[in-house]
Amino acid sequence: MENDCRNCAFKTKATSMLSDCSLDQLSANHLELRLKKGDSIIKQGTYSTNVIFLRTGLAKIHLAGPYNEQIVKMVNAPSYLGLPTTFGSKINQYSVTAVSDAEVCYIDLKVFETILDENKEFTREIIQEFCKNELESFRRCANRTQKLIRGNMADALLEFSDKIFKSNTFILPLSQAEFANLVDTSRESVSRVLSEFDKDGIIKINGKKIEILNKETLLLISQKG
Amino acid sequence: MENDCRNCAFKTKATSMLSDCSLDQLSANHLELRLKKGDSIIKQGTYSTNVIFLRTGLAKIHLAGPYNEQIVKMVNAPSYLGLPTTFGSKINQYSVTAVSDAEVCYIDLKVFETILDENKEFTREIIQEFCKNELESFRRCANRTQKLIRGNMADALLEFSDKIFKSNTFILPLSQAEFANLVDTSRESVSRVLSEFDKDGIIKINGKKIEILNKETLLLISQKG
DNA sequence: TACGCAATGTGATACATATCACAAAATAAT
DNA sequence: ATTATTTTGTGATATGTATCACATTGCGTA
Repeated sequence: MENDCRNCAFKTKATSMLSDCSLDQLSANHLELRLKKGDSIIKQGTYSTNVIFLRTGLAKIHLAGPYNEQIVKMVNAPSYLGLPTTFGSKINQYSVTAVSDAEVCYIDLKVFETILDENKEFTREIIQEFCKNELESFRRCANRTQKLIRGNMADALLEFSDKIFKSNTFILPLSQAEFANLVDTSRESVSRVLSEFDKDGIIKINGKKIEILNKETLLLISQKG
Repeated sequence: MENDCRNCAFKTKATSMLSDCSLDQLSANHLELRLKKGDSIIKQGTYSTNVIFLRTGLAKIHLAGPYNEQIVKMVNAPSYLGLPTTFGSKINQYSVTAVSDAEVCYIDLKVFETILDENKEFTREIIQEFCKNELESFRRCANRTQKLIRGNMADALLEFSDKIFKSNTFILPLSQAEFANLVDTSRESVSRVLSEFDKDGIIKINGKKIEILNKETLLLISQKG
């Protein structure tokens, strides 16, 4: 059975809590897709009744601001996407786009709801996830708006290193223009600050490859604004 | 029975969905308090295992940013507070403070979890609430960081008028300094922009009382940055 | 290999707004 | 009532960064 969700169970605590019955239901009712970097997963303004499980890969959540497209969050697998849409207006209020190759499963909302109803542990996991996200968004709000560009850039680099790639060396999955939309600045400033950090020996840039040399200083910059 | 949660049921869809059994359990296991303007409901950094139900009144959610205290959100009753804490680390990651007189109920997390487990409709309501919050935070993120001060001020005024007080005339429940922390600007800029809006006939200021005279213009300012 | 388009580096200028510095007014305390 | 303390109004200056302009490099494609 190729599409057996049991094979997925090890990758996420949440899924591993599902009852056999629910796992079977899930296996029978989902569509799995392989996506390439740049492919759209969710498109703002379109209709949807699917919950999407990001099985592998990295994605950006972004939406139209008054002037620019704003990236509000980077998400890496495993993670559920699109819950606010499916539990809300059914019109996607934001876009999600793969920034690396990715595998996603489309699960019908009805099925997902049934599974929620029948798996308390799973429901609690999902709620906890929401809670974590809310806290994160609060912190992000306080940080982004108060810090100067260098601080926000430092933040973003640390997040990539610690949270997304879990390595001091990684390949920036965003163009500088995209990076600017994540950090709330201009493309040019991203370029400048990146050069500065390199010149100061805090990071080493090699094309799109970034190595973090001095995490302490980066943390300091992040904290001081 | 003074503390009967049934009396509360009409005020919130969520509560009205609870089973009789759960309502009894809730009635027997909660502490109700009357608070005055300025009283702390949740304090960042302290330990807590209570979910808090804001029964009446208006509160601000705020936390320490790198430089200032940042208000991330205004919340009016009826609403649950502190879920991210109780479902997470048990240490409050943000503060909540009453900005008007308020009534709150402290519900033990265990009791709340039991009620969640036993009331699917209620659980779904809570999840939907989380979804709404997430969308709101995304939008806020895109707006706050891209708009100029006038735009954010217009936003905030419209939110007070439409969402919080549901009236064109209201008394600002925040000092200008607090308002600045909500809108991500300086106390002086709040003063200046408020005067501008008044001079331009968009709003009428009378001490702490604000009347919105020209909502269309305000909306325009909000959209144009 | 050569071409064209997209992504990046970097200076000069413009501008929104934070900050500083007080004055005035309003609130609270004695 | 009088003083003290907090809140608000408003000008002048400083500053971080967006914007514009163009050079340069990298990259996919014919």
